[in-house]
Amino acid sequence: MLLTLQRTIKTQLQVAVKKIFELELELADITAEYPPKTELGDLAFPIAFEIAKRLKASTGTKQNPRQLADKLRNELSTINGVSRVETAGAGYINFFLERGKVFDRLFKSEKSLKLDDISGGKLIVEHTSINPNKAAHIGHLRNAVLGDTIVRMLQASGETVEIHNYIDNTGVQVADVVVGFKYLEKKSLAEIEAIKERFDYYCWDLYAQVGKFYEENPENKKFRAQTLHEIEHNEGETALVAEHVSNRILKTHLDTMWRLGIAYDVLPRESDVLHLNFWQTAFEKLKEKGAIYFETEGKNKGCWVMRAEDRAENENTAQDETESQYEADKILVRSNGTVTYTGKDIAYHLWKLGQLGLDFEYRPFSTYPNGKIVWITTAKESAENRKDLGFGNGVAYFNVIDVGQSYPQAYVKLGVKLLSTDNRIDRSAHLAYEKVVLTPSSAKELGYELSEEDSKRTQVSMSGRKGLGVKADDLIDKSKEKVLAKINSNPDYSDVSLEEREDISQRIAVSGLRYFLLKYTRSSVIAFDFEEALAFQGETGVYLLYAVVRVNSMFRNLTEKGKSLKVNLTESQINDLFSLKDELTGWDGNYLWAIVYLASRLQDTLRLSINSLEPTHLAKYAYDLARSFSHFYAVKKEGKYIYKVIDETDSLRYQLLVALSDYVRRQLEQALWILTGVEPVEKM
RNA sequence: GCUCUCGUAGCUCAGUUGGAUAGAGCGUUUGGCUACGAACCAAAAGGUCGCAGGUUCGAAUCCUGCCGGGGGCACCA
Repeated sequence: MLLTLQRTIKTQLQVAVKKIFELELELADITAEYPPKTELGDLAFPIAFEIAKRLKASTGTKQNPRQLADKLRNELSTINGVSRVETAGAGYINFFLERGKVFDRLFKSEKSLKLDDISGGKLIVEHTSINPNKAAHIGHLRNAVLGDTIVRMLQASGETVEIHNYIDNTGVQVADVVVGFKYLEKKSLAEIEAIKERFDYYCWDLYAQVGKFYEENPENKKFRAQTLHEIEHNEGETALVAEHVSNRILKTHLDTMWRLGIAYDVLPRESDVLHLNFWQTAFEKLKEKGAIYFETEGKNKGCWVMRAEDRAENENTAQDETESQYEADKILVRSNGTVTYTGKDIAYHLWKLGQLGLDFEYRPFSTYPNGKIVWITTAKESAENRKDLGFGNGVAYFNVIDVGQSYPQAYVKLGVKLLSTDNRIDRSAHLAYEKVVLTPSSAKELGYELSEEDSKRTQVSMSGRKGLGVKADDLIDKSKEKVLAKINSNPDYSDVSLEEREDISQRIAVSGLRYFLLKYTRSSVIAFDFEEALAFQGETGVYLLYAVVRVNSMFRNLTEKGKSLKVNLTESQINDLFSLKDELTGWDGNYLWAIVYLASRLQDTLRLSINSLEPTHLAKYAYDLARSFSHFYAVKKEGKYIYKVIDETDSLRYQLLVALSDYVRRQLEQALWILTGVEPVEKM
């Protein structure tokens, strides 16, 4: 609603600028800001500065922005929802909203954050995509939490989203664990199947041992080559072991992620991409289009490549500001005729966008506790396979992959763009994020001996090969334990069942952990610290949850005491209450309006977060709103709470406080759900 | 060597397409529960926004150079 109002104002300004100054401004050129203080207004437009600049450019004479702002203001006619317009500072045009009208509409509007400029087609978000050969660690958690939050943001905005988790079940990493079972432990498939311990943890250790095995003697890598070959050609027990390992580990990954409220629609497997010859089809299309070149000389002689200059060109025409970052051409087909990962990924992405003309078959992989089925691609022929599920066929994709893969990802996008006719694909993006690393001290805390080189560094990369890292489930367990300990020591919980305590601590832990991974921008390296990750105080997801729980508890109290929750105020009554300043009780309408107005910006913040693909904006905003409400809750004058709803005797004021609290609660709950996937607990 | 990215309070980080007095959390100091929930609130101290130039009415933000951390530049994924 406020976004609509913003657009109305912008349009008016646009018309006025054209009339007075004969300048054509795009709506996108008119920026709206929130003034630093409510006394300055609700929306600010620094448009006069922009006009002054343009006038100077065209006429050569300098103009005073403040005077330009005054002229513009006088040209504006009345706008529904705006009470007055002022010029301020060096040349801002500030709009004051009609508080009664605006709040009345906000309060009565539906609980929805739908944006009006959505894609109008399915968006495909790929995230997690962990090698299925060992337990997930916190780096993987960052990926999944980012991906899942992007999914929730897009869904909240009204988009249709399909969630993929790509499974590289034929790669080196799976092969290495198979090498471990076969050559180090000399276990048969039956013996592996009989392993009772946590399989992902078991493989975590085994994988590290294989790493040592190769390090001790590089010749041992021949076992890897042999194993890879057998997996690729689906030969004997080796292939069956690989299948068992990847499926079993995959299941543990799904379980881990489900603990954080993260689920997937479909699991496309690399083996099936290969089996169905996706690449051959993509290869022909790329050749037809002239997108790839066969090199007859130079260092890439005998390879099919994509050219770096094609990428540079393409990005320029797409107005992509990031300049071509890589000089080298990208090889898709090696001189021995085999295809690289980038090649396979282009084929997979053409399928994602329905541009390949081939399709997978599916079988159910597992069912989530809520009944949702997750499907996996399959190459085994069976009458029970499903072909009618309609996966893929998106209009754009988002891939959550660490920043290290920017180079191949850029070529994946180039490849699909060259073959695509739908320009909505431009929206597609590689959501690059930085790693989660360990500080040397936290690595030591985990019991790892660091090499001399590593201990000199400021950060230590986690490494599956070295077995160095914090396992995702360990972190979740630790966090939950900490919460549970706090609950158990609190006498308020004496009548709460053990089950319920488990559930409460689970939700608190999840909100804390997810928020921790979201409060950093994607481009910031997270130096992992247990204390910080498990913190319950200050800017945390727990605080956010607490704010919601507390306001819910307030409403429960009101109901129990038989107070009415009905709000029946006229616009002018609301207006009066938001401008009232009562010295006696301390009631300050401006202050209350500032909270409501902050709460109303959820949708705008969601849009910002989606456009920049940065959930952190939403996270910070949600925290701000929670903080602002906590403050409201506790404002005192001479030792007495000013806005204690339950004690408010004036009927009009009481109703406004109820409406305000309810509105803030609604916004907070939506933000909490998007960021953490958690529904508020009854008590905490 | 080429290139990307980061450098903001003691620590960890936000800061939207350049906008009004650079913001949070933690930590430190001080104060507040016979409670609409203290996993909270209030107050204080703490900044040459890495350094040096430049563009602009206006720069943490854009440009140039330099310094420092971390990536990338595979016929690996």
